[in-house]
Amino acid sequence: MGALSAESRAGELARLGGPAANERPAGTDRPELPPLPGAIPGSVVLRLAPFPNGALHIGSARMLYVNDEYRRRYAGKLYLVFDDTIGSAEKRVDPAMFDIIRHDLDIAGVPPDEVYYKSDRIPRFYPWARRVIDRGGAYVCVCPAERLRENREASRACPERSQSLEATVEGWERMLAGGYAPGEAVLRLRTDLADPDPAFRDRVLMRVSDLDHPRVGRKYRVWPMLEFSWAVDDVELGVTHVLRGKDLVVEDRMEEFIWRLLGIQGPPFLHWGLLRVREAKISKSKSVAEVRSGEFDGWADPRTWSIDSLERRGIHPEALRRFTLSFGLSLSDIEVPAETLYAENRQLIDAVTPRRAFVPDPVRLEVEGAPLLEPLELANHPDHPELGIRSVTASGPYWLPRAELVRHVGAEIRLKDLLNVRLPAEPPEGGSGAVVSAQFTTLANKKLPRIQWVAESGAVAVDMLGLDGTHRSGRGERALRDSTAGQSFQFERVGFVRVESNRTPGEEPVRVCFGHP
RNA sequence: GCUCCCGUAGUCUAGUCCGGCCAAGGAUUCGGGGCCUUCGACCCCGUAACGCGGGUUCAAAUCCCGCCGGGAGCACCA
Repeated sequence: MGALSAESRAGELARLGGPAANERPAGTDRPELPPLPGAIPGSVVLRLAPFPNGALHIGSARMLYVNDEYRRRYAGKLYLVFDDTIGSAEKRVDPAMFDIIRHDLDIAGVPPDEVYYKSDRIPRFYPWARRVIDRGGAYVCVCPAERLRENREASRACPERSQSLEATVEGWERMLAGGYAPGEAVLRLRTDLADPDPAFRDRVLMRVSDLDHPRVGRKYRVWPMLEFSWAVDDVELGVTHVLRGKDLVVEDRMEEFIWRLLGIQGPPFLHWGLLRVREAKISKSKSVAEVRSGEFDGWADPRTWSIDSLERRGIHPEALRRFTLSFGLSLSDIEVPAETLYAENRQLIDAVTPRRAFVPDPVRLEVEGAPLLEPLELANHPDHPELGIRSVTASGPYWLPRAELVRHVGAEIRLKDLLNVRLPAEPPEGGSGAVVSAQFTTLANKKLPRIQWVAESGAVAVDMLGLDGTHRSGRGERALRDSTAGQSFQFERVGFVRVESNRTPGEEPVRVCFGHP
């Protein structure tokens, strides 16, 4: 068996991907990210702030790698800060996600330097809120949410907006003391009700919630909103640059407004536009629902396009990194075909991935008049002899893909690397027990359609999970029996696959996950 | 509706800040050819773009104005 272990494959990738990647001819280099404004090597601090309600997906990869790239360039630090404030009834923290997200970072190759939980930091926000109040920057509003919204829309002030500092302090103390039920009072920033952007008018800083938090239970009743918590934590954690998607630009304004109010110089913000992968239209909340209902086979289901599922498919993290970094910090909202990612992956793995024969939807083919054939010694890779060889049973009968027998009825075809046969004029009958007889013609390597095959003797059952979540069963060549968890192969004329990571030695069928063509 | 952002080939992207070296570079896709016993890889060739209209200028993808198109936000979610 010449297949490489996962370890030696990684070594191979390091060799190929390392220096080779830097030896592109001048002018064809990937564009570099722009320099970070005011960045001092060695003292850059960045942060990732996922909300733990679902696994990281291909869209999150951009956040991961842009931040990681700058960390590398400036020898900085990258913190993982779980943004696990209380959320809402619809948007709850899922405690399982803390480990899953850390695992996602792990497989993405983006290890955090430190890990924080926002829910550990709630008391820190109270004195900051008090500072904002004392500067006259906030007031306690007791409007119902509906009226608050209407007033904001109409640029109309709520009665409390003009309350005195003393009254605000009293209201704030009452919030903290549990004197308000959820929804009865909020602390609002005093911006400008005439602000042309309705989204910016007197946003909420802190609110009351009695939802049960998976980490801290009901320990706190007053919770910060995202913008305020970051206005505080970007300062307290010493973040030097905030790199986030452009969907959060209003939040920049909020943070800057608060900092100006308190006389603080905060970090600058950089953004990127929305990235969508054409084939991965699914949203995170949809995936959450499908995983929860059991419709999806957990977060590693290929239909989620989660980081985990991409690893399962054998997509190398380096391919994901190059893919996401290739878009730079462009502010355009873009939709990219997955093929672009596949192209990156192929470039990385093609040369180090052994070839194997796999026959989906197999039909048994008997070849009349064929000579007796000795086992074949086939190269694991047509262009890379260093990947070794494997032995393949060559005598019939054979398994062939039903689709090919149908497509080539009556025609002469070549069983790849073996011999030529003339197929019968009738397509194979239905049913999996179908047997087809073909007529041997020659051994000569003629220019004919070349179809992959597997000798019945020694064939191994294979189950291939597809991108749509369905399984295809088929037959694979004998060498697949020795495959180990996590190994990648190219199934000839089918595509790249990866052996499922929970495979036990000798298990049949050999379970693989389809990666890409 | 209001606010912000974006608009370079099929899809991404470089160039736009500091106008000329851009009759626009790269990647990917697609088409053609070659090669290897894969629909994969590799090699060669090719198609293909500055959203529209004005203005400034000797000169505009780059600056100004208007329009059109696309996206996001307008939550006591993140």
